[in-house]
Amino acid sequence: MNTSHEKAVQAILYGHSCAKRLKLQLDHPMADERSVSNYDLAKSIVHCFSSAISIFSDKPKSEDNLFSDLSSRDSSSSSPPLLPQRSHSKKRKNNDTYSSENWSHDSPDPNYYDGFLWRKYGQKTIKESKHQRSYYRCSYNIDHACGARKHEQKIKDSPPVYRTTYFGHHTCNINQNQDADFTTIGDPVDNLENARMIRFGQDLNQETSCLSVSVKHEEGIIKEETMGQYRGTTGNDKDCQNVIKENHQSSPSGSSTPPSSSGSEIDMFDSDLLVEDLDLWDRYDLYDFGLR
DNA sequence: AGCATTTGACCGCT
DNA sequence: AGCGGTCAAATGCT
Repeated sequence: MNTSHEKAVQAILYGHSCAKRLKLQLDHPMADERSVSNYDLAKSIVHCFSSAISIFSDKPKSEDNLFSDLSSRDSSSSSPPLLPQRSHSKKRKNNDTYSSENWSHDSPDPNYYDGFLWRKYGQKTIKESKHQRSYYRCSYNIDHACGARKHEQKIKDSPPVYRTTYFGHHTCNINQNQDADFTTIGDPVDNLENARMIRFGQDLNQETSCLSVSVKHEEGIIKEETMGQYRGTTGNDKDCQNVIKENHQSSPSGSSTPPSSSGSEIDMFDSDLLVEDLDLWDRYDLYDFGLR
């Protein structure tokens, strides 16, 4: 049985492998024109570490079911209120957003930018937790009647890990990272079918969404960093996007699979883990670090 | 002044 | 009854 620890180690090792290859490509930019782009590699690296963080920060309970504590709150009980409702109800919403459309993301950064604007509306001390939980709703909650919410709570001190649990869909259709040339983050639940991901195990569909969310969010960060590299030369974001897009098209990495091996460096890259430890990777339903 | 955050109170659920 | 989610007035920040 592959333990979570082993999975995390595998993810880190693969990230290391990608980092090595990125270094090679940076040292020898034109060594192999068919190589995967630096952007793809950076994404893969982020993906791997995000996966490892998610695994390490999961308690045994969450390994069983990341969402059990929330899904227990679904709509089965809906007895009418015994007391008169106030004009402005403080009633806890008891809708299906608590049952299946929530997911968690762990990050070492409490200010982790996930592509959306949030407004804090509450903070609570949670029993048996020394850290307070913060409550956020989408900033467009009123303007666009967006029902997306999230909780954020520190779950580990050293290294600090913050677990953000998301509820509901973004109906605001406003995404701070949105542009024509990159994958939009959008609503991760809605876009699951489009996301490429590593899936650990066969019964962790919810964790799958968690991981893909992490990656898709981090894509935004990488994209922004990439844009920053080009801004200095192009002057504006639109030109940046065009330049980046051209660079992407010149790379054959449009495929979604790990780079095929041909040259020696790529052979080394591929064999680092994907070949030598294929039996381990076989236990993942799929691995796929490519771009869409 | 306008907006965001904090915080105590309220309320539903278990 | 206790816990956790939400509300909204108070407060802080720009």
